[in-house]
Amino acid sequence: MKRIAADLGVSVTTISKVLNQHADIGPAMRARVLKRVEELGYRPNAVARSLSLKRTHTVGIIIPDLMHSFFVEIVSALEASISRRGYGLLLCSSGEDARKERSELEMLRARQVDGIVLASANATGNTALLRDLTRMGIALVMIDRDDHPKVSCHRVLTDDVEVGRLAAAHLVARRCRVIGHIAGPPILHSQRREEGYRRALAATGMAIDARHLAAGGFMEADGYRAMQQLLSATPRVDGVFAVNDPAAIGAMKAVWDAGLRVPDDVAIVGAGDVAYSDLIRVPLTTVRWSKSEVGTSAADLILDQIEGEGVRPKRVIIAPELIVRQSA
Amino acid sequence: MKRIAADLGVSVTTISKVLNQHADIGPAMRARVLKRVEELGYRPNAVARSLSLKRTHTVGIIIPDLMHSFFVEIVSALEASISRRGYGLLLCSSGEDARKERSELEMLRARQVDGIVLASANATGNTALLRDLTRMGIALVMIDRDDHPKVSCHRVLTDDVEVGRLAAAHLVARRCRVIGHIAGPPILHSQRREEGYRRALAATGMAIDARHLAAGGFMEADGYRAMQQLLSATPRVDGVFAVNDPAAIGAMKAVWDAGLRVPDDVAIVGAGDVAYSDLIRVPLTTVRWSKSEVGTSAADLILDQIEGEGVRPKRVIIAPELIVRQSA
DNA sequence: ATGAAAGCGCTAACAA
DNA sequence: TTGTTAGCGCTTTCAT
Repeated sequence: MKRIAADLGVSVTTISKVLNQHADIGPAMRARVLKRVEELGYRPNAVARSLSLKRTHTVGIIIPDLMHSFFVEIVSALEASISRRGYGLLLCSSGEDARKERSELEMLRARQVDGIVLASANATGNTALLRDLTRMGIALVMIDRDDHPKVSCHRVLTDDVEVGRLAAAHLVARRCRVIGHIAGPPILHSQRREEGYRRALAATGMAIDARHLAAGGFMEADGYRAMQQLLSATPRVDGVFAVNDPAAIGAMKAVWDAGLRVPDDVAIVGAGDVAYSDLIRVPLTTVRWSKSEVGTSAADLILDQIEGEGVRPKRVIIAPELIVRQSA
Repeated sequence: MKRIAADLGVSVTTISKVLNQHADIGPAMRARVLKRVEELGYRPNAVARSLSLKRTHTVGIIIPDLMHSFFVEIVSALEASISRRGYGLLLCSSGEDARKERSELEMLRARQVDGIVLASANATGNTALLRDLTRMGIALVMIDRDDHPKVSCHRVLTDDVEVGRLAAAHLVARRCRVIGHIAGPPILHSQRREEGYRRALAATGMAIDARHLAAGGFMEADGYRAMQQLLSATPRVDGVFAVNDPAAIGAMKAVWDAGLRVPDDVAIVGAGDVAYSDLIRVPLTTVRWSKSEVGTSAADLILDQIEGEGVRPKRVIIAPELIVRQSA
């Protein structure tokens, strides 16, 4: 800028003004400046600009794991949205580890990002830090996980009870007689999905036998183990709702390894619709909710807050829907 | 910092020095400062730091598409590496579009990133800009695509000729008699893979019939169409090397739709090893090269250059290997 | 319509 | 060992 100002015999203020489309600049001056800018291929230094403006036009996102296609789709949609609105995206991963999550949060704070999108690891320890961040004026939206109830921020979630209800109701409609459930880890979302499962069965007067409820987890191996357990109970399950797709895939493998067929002997419904669920040997029936909607909603919420529109924390629920393929 | 300095009745320089572990600070002072920093929960402003240091500790990465699992694995490994070394990652996607790629490059330049990792869209138009960036001292490493020969920078690639050779040689070893190829778009990498295919056949004295070479592309739909074409030629192919996995999957679908079996009637080999290739109905035999190695190599190259170690552009070749599953 | 001056929060010579 | 001063590149009052 100094260079341009010198070349043209004007002040840097003037340059700054034309670059920022201030009204109080003569058209002649404006043209001269623009011309020289073009010639020199000059680009304003965003760092200096940020320091002066106290706005970085950057949002950070922290997700547990990039390898999980679920988060990738969200990131992808989010990136598209914020880039269109002129923001940059700083990508971090926590590896489901509370300490790493904390250090990434601090890093984002140090970098003065305007907002943070967080898919929280189950890290109660970071609640205080999150509150600090919001108090400092950093916009925050939590996605996917409904943790940190004490933190007041936007949230983009799905309706987990409905997820479980849709899945189990489908098994009921398919005339399964003994409907089991592979539960997730003891967090809110697993519990809500189980609750939906219970409600669906209750609605038809089916009893729930504890032996048809298996403790599982979110991983394929968890689903495998849980299904082995379910298969050993009598009467044997002929329908199972697994807490998520990886667990459902593990469950399918266990069924096969037991010499049984999916869905003829055991029908299986998952949740989450991972990217490849329609490519596996028996395409998975599952409950999905739009990840790209999660991403764009998060982008809208955070940018609107940054740009000073909505202030009240909003809760956006992305509706789940049943995808019937062949496993149930 | 000012606040702390005032509280302690010292100068900001002192604070800066203890924060940056300068040697010339008394242990007493150092302790006092650290204590107050702790109490206040103070974190240095990285933006100001960057402005002063002319170093942002940030690297940008531009990839064509986040939805493609191939790039995700690279990004994931890269993020892990650079985050461990204290850098942040600014993620951009070009959507295979030269103009978007250009604007992302300019954005990264404006933000003064220390380095850029680029999986280039086939955008000859950006060569000049890339050269400018390197001349400005921004570290550059190109991954996956070997474009912009005029630009002097690090490159992390695989050996595409070898990819094609491994794939075709496997079909030969399997005793396929008529080995076809589904080619990619007319870019270097497709051509090299085709060259490898040619060499493998030539090595065994097999002739190549133009009718067994189909113009395809990188997408599933391309593979489907190309395979339909190949199936109509006589003698019919009994082995096909597809330029990449999506094309190979499309090809498999075409084989099934024609009422034939994989690999009994037509054996198929892909390349790239997308994440789900072992989950599909007939697990795909393919040629893979480590994406995480691509990511970590890129990270090492760029950080070493940023931190002033190697200056000479390096060319890192990630060796491909054959993964035999069930499609061939 | 244009410019001088102060300031954003930090680092780095150079003195003391 | 600590402090003074200048400066990183930009924006923004407030004058002119």
